[in-house]
Amino acid sequence: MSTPDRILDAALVSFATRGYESSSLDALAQGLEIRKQTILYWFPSKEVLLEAVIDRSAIELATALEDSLATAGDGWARVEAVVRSVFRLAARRPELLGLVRETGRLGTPAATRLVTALDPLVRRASEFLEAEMDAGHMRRHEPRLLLLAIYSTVTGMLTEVEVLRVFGEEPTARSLVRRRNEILELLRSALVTESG
Amino acid sequence: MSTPDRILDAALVSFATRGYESSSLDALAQGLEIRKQTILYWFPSKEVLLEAVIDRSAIELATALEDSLATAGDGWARVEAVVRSVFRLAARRPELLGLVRETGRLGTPAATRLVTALDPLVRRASEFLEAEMDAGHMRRHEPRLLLLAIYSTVTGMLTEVEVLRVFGEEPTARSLVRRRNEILELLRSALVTESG
DNA sequence: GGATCTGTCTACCATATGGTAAGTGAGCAA
DNA sequence: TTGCTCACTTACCATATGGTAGACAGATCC
Repeated sequence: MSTPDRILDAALVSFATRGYESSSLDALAQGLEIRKQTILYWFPSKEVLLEAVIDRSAIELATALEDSLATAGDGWARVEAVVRSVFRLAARRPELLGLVRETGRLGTPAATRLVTALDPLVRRASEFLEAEMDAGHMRRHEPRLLLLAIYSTVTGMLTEVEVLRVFGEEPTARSLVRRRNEILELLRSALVTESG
Repeated sequence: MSTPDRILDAALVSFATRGYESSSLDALAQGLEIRKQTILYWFPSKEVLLEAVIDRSAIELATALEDSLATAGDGWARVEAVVRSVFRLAARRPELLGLVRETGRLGTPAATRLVTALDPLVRRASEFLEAEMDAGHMRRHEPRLLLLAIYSTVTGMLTEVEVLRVFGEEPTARSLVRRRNEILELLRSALVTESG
């Protein structure tokens, strides 16, 4: 693997788990067994590195979601497919979801970057939900607020490891499946109408 | 107000909004128009200051929740009362919810501290939900996972300001009410059965 | 074979940060 | 008046951090 890719990988994991401010270039370099200057050669500043990490992750996120949408059915099946694919992604690459959370915390301009990249998907999702509501398949809600709620629930249940522990859930694969099923049940009874 | 109280207030706001690592004692002191050493006089280290902030906030959180529970009814009304009181708290003292989120992110031992303080409430909530399910008033779920989902949704919709903006919601009082009502509607249709 | 480019390194540097040490002055008790 | 405590300050310090400058080895081009 190329040096910049290795740097991006390590930075992603570190930003997602320890947080941006607590991730030092020195520590990053040491983990990669290179010098800090090599990092600064490829990414002229820490902030640029963060942006690069976000950009790459946004693509990966968008791709994963697009893929799941391409084969997904309609109505509730579509919602379920997306939730399942997010959980699959969280199992395979937990750092990606961690970065999403961290990016939201860091605020603008990092958040703007991620958000801009994912905006088309948000738009599509919003329109889809609205159409389902119009067709009477789903209970009527404000689409964007509904999306925000779903987003909060899913990312919360995926990334709030400490709170998880408090609630008696260890961050294992088995627990992940349990959490996924719980969310799906909740969403289904919250959203789907009899005719849906 | 006493100096240590002023320090705790400023630290709470700073930790909740900028994050723990990004809050420097120097900046804190400057905002209070005192010297950094005064902070270190009252709180021998930054970590001790964080613990003090968490402890005080835990008491405030627990008190607010206890108060709302004391006058709340039963069944769904009880859930609604708690959600409403959390939103009221978020309107009055957004830093408190911000700190909860930040504490979760910081992980152990900070999170353990907060969690331990709130554990009795979690336990009570869990038992309450289970009893309601047993009585057939609420759909059956794993109580702790349900709590985790509610927690994620509520704190997410209260603290994810950046994501909020993306979804077209400005962090205004009006939006707060909208978000509260949206959550309540969602929870009600997800939880309450016909007999509840 | 010399010039140039690429990737990485060594050597520094300015600044910020948490923290230590040692006062200073007001209030108070004997 | 002396001695002591309390709240707070000035003076430092060690370390970590992001970043600059420049060297060096190998590959590539002419």
